[in-house]
Amino acid sequence: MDRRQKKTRQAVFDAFTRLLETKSYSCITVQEIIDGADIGRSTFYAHFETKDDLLRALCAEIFEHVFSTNLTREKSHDFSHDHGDLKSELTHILYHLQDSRSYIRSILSGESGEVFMSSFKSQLKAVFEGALEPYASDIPKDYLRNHLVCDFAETVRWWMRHPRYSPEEISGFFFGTTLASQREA
Amino acid sequence: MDRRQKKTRQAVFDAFTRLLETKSYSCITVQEIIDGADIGRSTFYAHFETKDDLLRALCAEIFEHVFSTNLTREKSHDFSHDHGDLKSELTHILYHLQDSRSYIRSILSGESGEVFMSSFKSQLKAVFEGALEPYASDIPKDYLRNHLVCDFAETVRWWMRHPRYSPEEISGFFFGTTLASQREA
DNA sequence: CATATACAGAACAAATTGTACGATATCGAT
DNA sequence: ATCGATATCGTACAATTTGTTCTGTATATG
Repeated sequence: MDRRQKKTRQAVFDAFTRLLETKSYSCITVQEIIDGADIGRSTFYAHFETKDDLLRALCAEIFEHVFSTNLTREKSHDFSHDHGDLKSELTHILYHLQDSRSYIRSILSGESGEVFMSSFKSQLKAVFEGALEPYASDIPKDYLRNHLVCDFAETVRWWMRHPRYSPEEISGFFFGTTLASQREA
Repeated sequence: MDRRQKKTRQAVFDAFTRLLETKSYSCITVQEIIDGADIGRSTFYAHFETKDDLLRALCAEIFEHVFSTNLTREKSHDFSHDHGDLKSELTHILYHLQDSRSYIRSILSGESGEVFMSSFKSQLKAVFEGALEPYASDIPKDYLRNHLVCDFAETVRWWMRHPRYSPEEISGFFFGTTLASQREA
């Protein structure tokens, strides 16, 4: 990718996240982002179709970072979801999220939170897929998957509002209340 | 309240929910709502400040209906949250929500879902307040409250996407996976 | 009936959006 | 270093949407 493109793209992301820390998503205009990024109007539209498109791109960028270097690939064995490692993997994700906390918190407090959470949950599905096996009951598997994914996602959202806790503590809260903990008992 | 006001307000709600079944919230313009309700432009703005305001008012109306005639008041005793009745109360809420499923589903599938869920969770807090007592642990009470509330709210959201289940079944799924069920075991 | 008020409908300014264009600057490759 | 490709700039533009204001009319309430 062209240096200019990368530079512009990053300038837009920076201006956008900077704005998100001062005002809510719906109150931000495209022009404000353009001014903040110090680029031409047509340049913005050459990169993103709309403000929503930008938000989705930002979320994709965040999660690419959060989910790319996960434990699954870092470990020597390649059991895609070793049960004992689920907690480590989730804690790892929490560490990554902690880095971007300042503007993730902003994204989550408003209408833009829906886009973030939706993208987050979509990625989380794969992480929890292996954790579903132990539960054989009359409860639909799709419900269980949704339950675990939403549970963790909402835990993260809660964490962003209560940043005094460490990733390990948050991970502990999650496993201390979720169904997933029953397997280990 | 003036008959004319009630009539206009209802016409707006009807037009709005009707539109929500065909297109997403952000794609709906105020003018479309006005045309659908067959009222004058100034009349709309005499009732609602903005489209967001209308959405909030609609959610408030829905939940007023859903939470107003709950079991807590219908029962003879007034223990605000008798534990054994929690399941009945939640099932009761599900029955109410089932009635408005057609457009609640629409509200939930889009950016407007955030407003709905936020309002819903706010109301649910009171319902679960009594269920927190049994858990004395190192997990913050606020996390537990949030956990239960989000869990049930997300259960409802899932239900709206999988309407083939009855309120009793959904209630069963919820108690079958949530921490709240451990108390009864 | 009489007064207050809600409504209709049009007209209005303002803000925002997304596109089009030619000129300029920068990139990547030879 | 040069050259073709292309990203950017900046302005202008049409179109849409928003929220307000106004006057005359219709309806409710007492």
